[in-house]
Amino acid sequence: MKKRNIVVTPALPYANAPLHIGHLLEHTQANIWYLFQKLRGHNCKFICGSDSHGTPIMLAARKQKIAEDKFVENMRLNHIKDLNDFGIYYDKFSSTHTETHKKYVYEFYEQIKKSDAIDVRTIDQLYSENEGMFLPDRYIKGTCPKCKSENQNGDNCDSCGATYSPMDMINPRSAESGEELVIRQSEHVFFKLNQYKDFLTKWLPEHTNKETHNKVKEWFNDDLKDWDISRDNPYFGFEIPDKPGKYFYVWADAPIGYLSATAEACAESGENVDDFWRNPEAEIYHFIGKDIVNFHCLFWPAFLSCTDFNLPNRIFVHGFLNTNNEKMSKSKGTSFNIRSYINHLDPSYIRYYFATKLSSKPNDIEFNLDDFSQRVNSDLVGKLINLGSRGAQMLHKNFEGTCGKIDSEAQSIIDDFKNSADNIAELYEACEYSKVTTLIREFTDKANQYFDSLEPWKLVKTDPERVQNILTSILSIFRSAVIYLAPVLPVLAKDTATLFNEGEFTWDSLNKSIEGAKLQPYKHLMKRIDKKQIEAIKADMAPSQPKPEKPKKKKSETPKEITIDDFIKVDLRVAEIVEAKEVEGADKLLQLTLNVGEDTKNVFAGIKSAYKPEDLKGKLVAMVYNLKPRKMKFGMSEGMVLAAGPGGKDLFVLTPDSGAKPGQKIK
RNA sequence: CGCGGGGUGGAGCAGCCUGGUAGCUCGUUGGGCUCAUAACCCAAAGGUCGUCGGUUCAAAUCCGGCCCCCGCAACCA
Repeated sequence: MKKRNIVVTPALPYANAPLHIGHLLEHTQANIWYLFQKLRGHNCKFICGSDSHGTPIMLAARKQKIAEDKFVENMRLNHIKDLNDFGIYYDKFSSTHTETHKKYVYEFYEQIKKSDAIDVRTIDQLYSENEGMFLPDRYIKGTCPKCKSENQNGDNCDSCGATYSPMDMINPRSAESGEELVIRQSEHVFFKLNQYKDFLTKWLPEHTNKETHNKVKEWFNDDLKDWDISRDNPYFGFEIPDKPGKYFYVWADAPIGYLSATAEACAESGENVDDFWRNPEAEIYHFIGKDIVNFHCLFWPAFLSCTDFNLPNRIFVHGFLNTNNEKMSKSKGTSFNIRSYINHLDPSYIRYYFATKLSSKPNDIEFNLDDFSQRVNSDLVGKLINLGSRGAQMLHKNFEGTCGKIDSEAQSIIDDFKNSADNIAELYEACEYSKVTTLIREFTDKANQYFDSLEPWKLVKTDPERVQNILTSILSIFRSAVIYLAPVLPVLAKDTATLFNEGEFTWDSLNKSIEGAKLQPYKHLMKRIDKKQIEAIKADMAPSQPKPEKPKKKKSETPKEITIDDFIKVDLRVAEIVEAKEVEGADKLLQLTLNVGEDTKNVFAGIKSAYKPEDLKGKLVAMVYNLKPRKMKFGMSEGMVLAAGPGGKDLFVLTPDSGAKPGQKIK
């Protein structure tokens, strides 16, 4: 087999916070792929680093009163430690704040300029005089120019969904300090992305999965916008050589880190980085989440096509982790810190579990702890490890740990398994890990069945030689399964190699026979997950704030009986509609201003289909006064107006009898 | 009519491209075994494959409408 030069990278994690379980999914996925290539004997580099630049990091460092470079270095070491604890080791985990990286960023800039892909023009921007800097959109709040909702984000309105430039906002302020911002002009550097549209349209379908391509096609419907790749001083990043006081935008420099970190790795190992990034035979694979598809499927290949560096061979896109079909979240108590995991459980478990769920598709992945421990306990320990356990222990008890020959009845299973090698290799190559684990489980099932059907624990009294062969056979299957799973479970592979008195497994180890081999004394290779360990993690998962009641909007279940105590939790009040108006862009909603005695509430009610705004004005209605305010596209809704009916035109707002006053409690 | 993904026994998934009696693991129930980590083996119960319609001798699979779920800065409160 020809030795391939391969670079494998996950996205560079941003160095402003510790890693979470979602990062771990991506790094595990990439790590398995890398270990597979190594197992096959290829020259594969596993490359990552900290994405170290940008305003958020600058501000976070200032807040802690330490220098930016110190701040990102601390975070880099923190990330490396977490990853190492999960058995993930990089050939190089660098940073985008290194001299090597700076050199490459400048080299890219030169080549991009030569490609006539740079445009420079002056734009208006919001400036904070107190901070002495232009503020990025995410640090700006203000009143929406469209719907006049206050306290909206700098680039879009949560309330009416309008997108706009922060320049168009009414009363733009600093989100941090509330300071009023002023308009200043500034010169910016743009990358003319659209001139690569034809290239990208052609290139993309062959280099990522269909689902991702479908999503990206959306952007090809129009011309691609120029991309602003510069930021003004002060900025934590690299200054643009011919634009003093201007810096490269963090996303313009981060992907180049894949290259510069490889260069650093090669410098350390005495190899030539060009063998990985300029040799047309070399291969590059990126693993990313579906949230950063635009950077990796548009900007990055466009950048690279300006240079003489290789384009990636494939961009593997994964989904997010869900629990109960919801994005995992700490505030909901469905996520946990990866430190918490490592305190209670073996990393091999989650590597295996992720592998059973991962495919080449960007589907979200369902993760819950009960499924997790069942999967691990039954598939991994109950079937696979059990095979080694029952085989090795009986072999020691009766045959001093010495293997015999392959039993003739087991030969067909063993042959089938061996013949699956190419198939399994292809599945790894295509990132279809779940199919790999399923296939291997089928063989461990067959092996356990084969073993039970012959009852060697009885047979040993009459035909010990046959039993020795039976044990040899299931141990052979066990060993092959472990080799196949070595990319997923490197620690198990190492321990199993030791058990068989062998050096580190390679893919070629599959061809080696264990007939006559002498085994080391058997020690448990992996323990079952104890319920207590799962309970311990669940305890750590308890949400920091009291869990908000999940707004179940399920079918028309018969309501459960409640007590009077439950009922008085609901603060129902009489309210007067002082104003009702249509909401621009909303099909179903009316915006109501409600007088509730001393208080006024803004409520969006889905009653447009049945009521005209002018009919509602002055009406008394019943409302839920203490409903938790909810952020909607058009603004905050601070309550709920009660109505009956199936919907559509048949919708009837409840009104109190005459005499009731706004603000009165309903009980 | 914004985009993408999805809806298959209690849970997690495969099958759909290339139509032909609904499959895997877990869980449940009953039995067996005792080499093995309360592991393993055998058996049973449990699904009109979201829904309505179309094509076909035949539809989970192909086509169309609708409903629902998830995510995407994205319309019950």
